Amino acid sequence: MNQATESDTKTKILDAAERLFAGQGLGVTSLRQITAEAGVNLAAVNYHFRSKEELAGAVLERRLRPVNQKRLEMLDALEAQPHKGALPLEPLLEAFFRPALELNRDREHSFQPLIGRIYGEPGAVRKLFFEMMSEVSVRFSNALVQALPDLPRDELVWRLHFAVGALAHTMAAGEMLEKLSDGLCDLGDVEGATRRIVEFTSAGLRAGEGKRGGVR
Amino acid sequence: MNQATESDTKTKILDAAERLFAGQGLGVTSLRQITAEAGVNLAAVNYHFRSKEELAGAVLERRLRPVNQKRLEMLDALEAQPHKGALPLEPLLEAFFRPALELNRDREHSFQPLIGRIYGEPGAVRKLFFEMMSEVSVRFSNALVQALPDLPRDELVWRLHFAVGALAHTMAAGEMLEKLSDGLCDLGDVEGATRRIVEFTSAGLRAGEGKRGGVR
DNA sequence: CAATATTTCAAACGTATGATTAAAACAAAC
DNA sequence: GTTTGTTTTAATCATACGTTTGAAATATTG
Repeated sequence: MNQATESDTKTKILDAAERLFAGQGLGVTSLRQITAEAGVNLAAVNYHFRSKEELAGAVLERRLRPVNQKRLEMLDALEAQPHKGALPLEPLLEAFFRPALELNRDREHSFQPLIGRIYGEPGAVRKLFFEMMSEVSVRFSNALVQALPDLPRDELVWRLHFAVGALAHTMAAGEMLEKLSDGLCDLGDVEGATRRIVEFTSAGLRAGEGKRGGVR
Repeated sequence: MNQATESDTKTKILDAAERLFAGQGLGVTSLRQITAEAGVNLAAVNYHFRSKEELAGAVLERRLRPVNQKRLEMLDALEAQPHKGALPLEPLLEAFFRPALELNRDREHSFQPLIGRIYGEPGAVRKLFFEMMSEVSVRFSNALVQALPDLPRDELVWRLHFAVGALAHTMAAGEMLEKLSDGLCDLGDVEGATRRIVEFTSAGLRAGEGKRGGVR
């Protein structure tokens, strides 16, 4: 196995595919476009990855894997801290959102739309996505129940869904946000984006807290 | 122009296309699949609609147009009511969310994923989507500024973005919500869904209201 | 340097696609 | 009942796709 050459071609393909998938969608992007953009031969995709679909999976995995790893690390650290009774909500949300929003830095808007598009795409890529999300999903769901012990189960599921939607939309349509706000909103400002989505979703998750018989 | 026959074929195509687009995505759905599902001849699509892309536009328009009309009607009614100073937030949000969530009733989960997929799709369909959303977008943005006069402009844009994300995700991935909650959450319950998303997003939009110099 | 494994390349494969055509079937109007 | 306009049909078009191939090039190893 050659490191320099293979990695070079492989990486060039991954980069080009990521850019094109994100920019115009998985289905309409052809291998010919990808290899042309990457400056490699057409057959290289089927040589290094076995098929177009596995390439798409590799593109996804390269970015999402480290994000989920970071999420779990932050959750571990949070749970290791001594907390009286309920887990603190805001740090929990931050552990979920921040690693994802970090993708918006450095990489000039190449990856984010991709992960937003995955929801829509059918087949093996979608399956891989849910596989990669399963551990994070379970761990954070359980933690959220501990953070909001007085919230009825069905309300919590709904609200978690809304919170995930806020993130998904920021990943998928973040470019639109910057356009519509005339540059007022900057996706690259990870601190600002994280603070704002945590503020928004924590308030949403806590809505009506006073009315219930909660701890308050 | 024949009503019965043309409308019949046209509608059959629209129904089949909607179902397939929503189920598996625009790009991967072929005209042959659509016409087979609709039980009409292949050439019928290019006869009644001019191209596949215009068909996709028609599919979108058929559902989104009435939704936006209803939204504006509800906003008109709301603005007509006497309101001292600021517009009431919850009814404003309800006017935006409810007409969209109404799509989830009756139609057995056929349309919702489609509108979620539109974000991802490139080209003329996406353009048409934004055209159809422009009036709603402007009117509701302005109304929201009136409803939250003390919220800084950039915070408002961010939070509006999150709120739209909550809806978009519910439209796009609502099926997932029902699966993950073991039937605990029912998309067809428009009242419940509307109440919950209004509660969540209004709390999110109002986050930290006490800390600012607002009316409170 | 020779032998071997890995990677690149141009060319071609079969298949499926969106679109078009001209004739047939059908309905409407007179 | 014939004419006129509309809709449906089957067949075909050129094109683009993902994948495969076998030979050339390149790197790795002994």
